[in-house]
Amino acid sequence: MTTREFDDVTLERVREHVWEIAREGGMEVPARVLASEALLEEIGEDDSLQQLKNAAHLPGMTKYALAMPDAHQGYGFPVGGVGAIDAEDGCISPGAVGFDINCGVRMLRTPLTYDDVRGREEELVDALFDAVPSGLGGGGVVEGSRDAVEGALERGVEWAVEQGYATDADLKHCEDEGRRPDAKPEYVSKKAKDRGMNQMGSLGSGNHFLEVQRVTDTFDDDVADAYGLREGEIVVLIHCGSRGLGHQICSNYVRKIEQEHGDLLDRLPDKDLAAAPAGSQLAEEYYGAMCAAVNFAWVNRQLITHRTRETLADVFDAVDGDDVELLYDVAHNIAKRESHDVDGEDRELFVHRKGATRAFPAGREEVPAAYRDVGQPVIIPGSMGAGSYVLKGGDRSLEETFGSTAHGAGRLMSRTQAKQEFWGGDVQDDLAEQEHIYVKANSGATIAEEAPGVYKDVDEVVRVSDELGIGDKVARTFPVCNIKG
DNA sequence: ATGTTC
Repeated sequence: MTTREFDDVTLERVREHVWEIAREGGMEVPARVLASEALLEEIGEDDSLQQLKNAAHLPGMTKYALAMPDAHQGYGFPVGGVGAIDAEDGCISPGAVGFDINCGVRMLRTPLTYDDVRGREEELVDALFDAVPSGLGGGGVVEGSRDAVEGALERGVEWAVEQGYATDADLKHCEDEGRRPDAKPEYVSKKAKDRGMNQMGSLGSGNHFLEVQRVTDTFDDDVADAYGLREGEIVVLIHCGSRGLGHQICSNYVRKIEQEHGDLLDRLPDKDLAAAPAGSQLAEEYYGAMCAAVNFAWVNRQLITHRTRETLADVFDAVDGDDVELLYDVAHNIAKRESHDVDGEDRELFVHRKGATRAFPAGREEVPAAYRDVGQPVIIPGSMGAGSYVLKGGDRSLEETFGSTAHGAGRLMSRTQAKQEFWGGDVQDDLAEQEHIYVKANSGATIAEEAPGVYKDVDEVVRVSDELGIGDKVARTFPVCNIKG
């Protein structure tokens, strides 16, 4: 038996890429880390393993508290964490969803090839940077209004279709078809709505970006064909979330829940895990507000899609906008009521995925019709120097991870440390000169914080997902140009 | 992640 120890946390190797932390003290269940030995060494360097043990204390946690191969420490609950919590007897925890509610990624297919774009990267990156609002603060693709915010919160991408910013095909190629019917905008504070109002269609800052990429490899021809991906073709990846609106909702409910449910909080090892008991008023309110923020984030990515279509049509004669198609949009900071088989019993669970992506296999009803025979697309962005992957939901994901896999490469170091190690201008120059990747950002500090060296190896993260059978490799992309906050 | 410290 192989054992690894990091500070107070002991892990036993269950089998290849599966490590278990035994149940002890107030833990409801054991915890599991899905990682290669090399990734486990990196995960063990920050507080994420202790946070995972803490997460296993949440009442109603089912089977295991789980860490994906890209895990790193977060607020209370690790990023790259999955917690499936009983929706009748358990709880819901804003810290296990994350501050940026429905942070996620979507991939657009274009009719362009790398040959069309080569030599015009700087023109393209300038045009996109001018067209897509980015950075902290206000300003979006559309001028926000009270009605626009309410429409987005209530109806998600359906609102965008009504307004002419989305097509019916966009709806069909989005997780939850772009709308959470459980949204309750009345539980979103005025302050949150005010923050969101002038941010409708904006990237934000931090690790958020819009990246033009070329498909470099396909690993599964049948599935790549079903997803419409071919080597040499240009795709666009959009990574952003619910901006100040989601952040405000999370802050509001963490505070309310701490005040109202101190008894539950006293049983938890970290107050940042504050959770509302299932069936309580605050659980209903947070879930309704969170679902509304989910809708808002989908609209946000949709408005950026709209502006991207216009920009590509402006820059390239061969593009008219309608031919830029949404492949899929996935959320990776989210909680959702889902039914799962647990030891032969059908259970209703709040599946919290914080920095984790739903990865449902073929056949599951939530997978859109276009992909139901092959499994849902899973989009795993790497760093701006590394490229990204498209996976398909794996056949073992329901059994191993409540239908989940990783969400990205995962950070290796804090933003503060990153700025000590890297200088944004140098990172930018090196990428252009050595890799022909053109990056444009509002701030050099952001480039330093997001330098390729700040991230784990996305190839290794994806290898583990693929070998575990929770998310299987379909295609790989490489960056062409990237705009950031 | 975030009107980058309620």
